[in-house]
Order: sequence, then C-alpha cells, then structure tokens
Amino acid sequence: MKSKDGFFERVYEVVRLIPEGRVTSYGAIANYLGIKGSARMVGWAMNSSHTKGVPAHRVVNRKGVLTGKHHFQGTNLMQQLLENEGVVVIDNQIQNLENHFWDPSAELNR
DNA sequence: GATTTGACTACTA
DNA sequence: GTAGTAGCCAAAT
Repeated sequence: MKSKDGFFERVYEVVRLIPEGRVTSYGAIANYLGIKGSARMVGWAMNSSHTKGVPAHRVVNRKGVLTGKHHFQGTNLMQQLLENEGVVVIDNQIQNLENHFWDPSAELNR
C-alpha cells in the first residue's frame, strides 16, 4: 500500500486526530499538510469526508463559524455534535474559539 | 486537456 | 466597518 489515495487521506488523518471538544481551521490543517494558503483544498477534501467517516464537524473556518454545516445531514447536526463535546456554539459560531482551537502543527509537531 | 468548482484566508478599496 | 477581489491547489466535469 502506497499512500497514493491522494492528499485527501492526509486531511482525513489529521481531522481524525482532532481530540474531542477541540476544533481547528481549514488553514491550520492546510498549513500542517504543507499547502498553507490553500485552505480550500481542505474544504474540498471534506466534500468526500462523509465517505471516510471523518469528524468534519470539528473543522471550522478561521472565524470559528460552522461554514460547512449545510453539508451535514441535519440542519444543526454539526452544532449539536460540537455542543455534545463541550464546545459552545451559538448561531453556527463557536464561542471561546481560542479555548477550543487545536492546531495540528502545534500539537503534533512539538 | 481546459474549464469550473470548492466546507478558505488575507489583503485592499 | 463592510465589501469585493485575488491567491492557493487539486479534483470533477
């Protein structure tokens, strides 16, 4: 097996490493993958995240807003999942983002 | 093979 | 402070 599945797998791998009650941004993941500046790629990868069982609900944009909640099944499913993990989400926006923010390049690349 | 899209980010006016 | 545009790169059509 050669990881030729694409860089998608790398995105999924990082997202799966996100601890419960923590969130990260697309740019942070992109930065960790070495494609910083291309946060869109992370979002693009998430398009198939549901086929990989990736907790995409822990991935939000730089503002802590659940931009991709529309890609989830329910209308507020993404918010419910985050709140279930102890993350305070109001109006699709995460409160105390800095308190819940999880940077892969900071936590993994110590 | 070229064009379009895509769950973003940052800068500029 | 708000709005718009540019830049990033890869996959899908």
